[in-house]
Amino acid sequence: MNALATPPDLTEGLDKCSGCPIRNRAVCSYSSPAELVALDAAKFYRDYEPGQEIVGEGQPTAFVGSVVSGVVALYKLLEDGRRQMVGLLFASDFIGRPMRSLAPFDAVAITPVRMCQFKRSQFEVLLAESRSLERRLLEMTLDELDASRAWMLLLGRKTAREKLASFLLMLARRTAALGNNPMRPGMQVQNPLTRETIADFLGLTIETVSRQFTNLKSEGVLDLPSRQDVILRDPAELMRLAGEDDLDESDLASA
Amino acid sequence: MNALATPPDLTEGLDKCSGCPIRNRAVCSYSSPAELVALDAAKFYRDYEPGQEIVGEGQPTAFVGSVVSGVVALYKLLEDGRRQMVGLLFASDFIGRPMRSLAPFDAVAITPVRMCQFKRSQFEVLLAESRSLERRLLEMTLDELDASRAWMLLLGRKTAREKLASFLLMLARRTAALGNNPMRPGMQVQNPLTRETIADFLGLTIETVSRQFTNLKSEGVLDLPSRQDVILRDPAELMRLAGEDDLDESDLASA
DNA sequence: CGCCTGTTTGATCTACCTCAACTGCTGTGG
DNA sequence: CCACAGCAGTTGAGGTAGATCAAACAGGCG
Repeated sequence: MNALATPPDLTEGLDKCSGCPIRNRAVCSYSSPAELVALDAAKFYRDYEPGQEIVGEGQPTAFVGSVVSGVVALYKLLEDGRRQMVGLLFASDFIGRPMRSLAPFDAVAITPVRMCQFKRSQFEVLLAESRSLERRLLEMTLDELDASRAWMLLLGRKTAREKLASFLLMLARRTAALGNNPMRPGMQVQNPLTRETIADFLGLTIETVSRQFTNLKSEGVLDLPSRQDVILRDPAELMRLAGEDDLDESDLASA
Repeated sequence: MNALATPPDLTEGLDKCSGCPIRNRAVCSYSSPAELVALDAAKFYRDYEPGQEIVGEGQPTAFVGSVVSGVVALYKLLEDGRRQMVGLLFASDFIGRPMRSLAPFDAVAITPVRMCQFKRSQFEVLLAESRSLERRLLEMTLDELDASRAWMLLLGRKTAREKLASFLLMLARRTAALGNNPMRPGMQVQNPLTRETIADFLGLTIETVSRQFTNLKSEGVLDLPSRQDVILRDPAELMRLAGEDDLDESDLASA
């Protein structure tokens, strides 16, 4: 809103990597204390509002970085406006392509987001100097590739019902994992996405997403106490509905 | 067919890396001659028939490796048999997940395939020892991730017509790139996939694929001289139809 | 209170699927 | 050399999941 020189939302050098909440999951999690000094010096934090564009498709990417908090969506567009989400990033996930100057997608904050960023050129130097940084980035990229392939199965072959079940299951797994709990009947899950965002994620329309929500609710699988909250009445049924792709009985509280 | 001890189709140590057809594009392309000696010693070739399974989803993966020649499809399945292709690999592409013991998909040869393989455990050692190997693998993985995101847009949001156009365009780009030619009207493209394989790739049925082929043909965009060959009467129109995702005017012979 | 935005619900439409029959290769055996 | 399986592909007829268009509804917020 203010037309003065540089962007005002930079907060630099105040926080140290050592106390960082994503220290042991992010791209830097394999880095030694010595390596961390260099990262610490090069990093800068930046905050984004919900809806704010972080990078734009086809634009030169000046920086790369990790999501410290909040949720980021990656979108690809067709000229006529059709939109597909191609990635959903949470705390500790990495955004940006070293060795590639143009972004292949839009990245948009869908909640308030804090990022830990590096100038791309500088990060590439760090990457060349640090074995552990590169190793961790490789691992994370391989994981993302697996996830995006699982999502291709969903987009290409699942029904609307199965799609929504898979989505809710993914959210539930995340929250269960964060609290180190198994999923259990009655558990509450925070859903940070709007119907529109979910629709873009699943390759559906908002109306279809809404109808599937009400179906699952009327069948007693879910409760919807508020717009952002979902209660899983019957996680096992949800897993059955999702169609098993990434089914993993072990994360269900079975005892 | 033969119940004797070990698989008979191993051909070992006969060829040297130096003369390898994928030497400068594969995962080893950044490796120095010195590093190549170790790779050379560890590698073994293996051939697959069309239709033969290379790895099975959920099975332990004993090996990783590069496609030397032929085409490999990666599939994911739902229990009821619905099937989605999640990757299509050509010469120099890499199969396998270092640091992961279970395969997240089926890999199937769809033409005669020769692979250059490594025991997974041994490859992980090589990867830990070789900076250039790891760097190249990271690059290739990032490229695959980009490709799979582009494919998510196709699966989630494109029409059958746009899907087929995108598929043909991808084939055309590949053959144009191999010959170092731009795409031009009248160019012939080899299509190694059956209608069924194409359908699994695009998230469609064989009937819909077939109908879209005949539509494009009757509109003068394509000729279909045989089952395996496609002639592009109007590549520019094909690009328009594909919807621009990976549109790159530069690869069209415009002059 | 009344607006604005996100969501739900309803009615219809359509792209693609499903089921089914037919065509045309390609190979094999009489 | 022809007959005729056998299979991939095409074509047709009809059904349906999800899209589209439209209206009502709910909750925040000035």
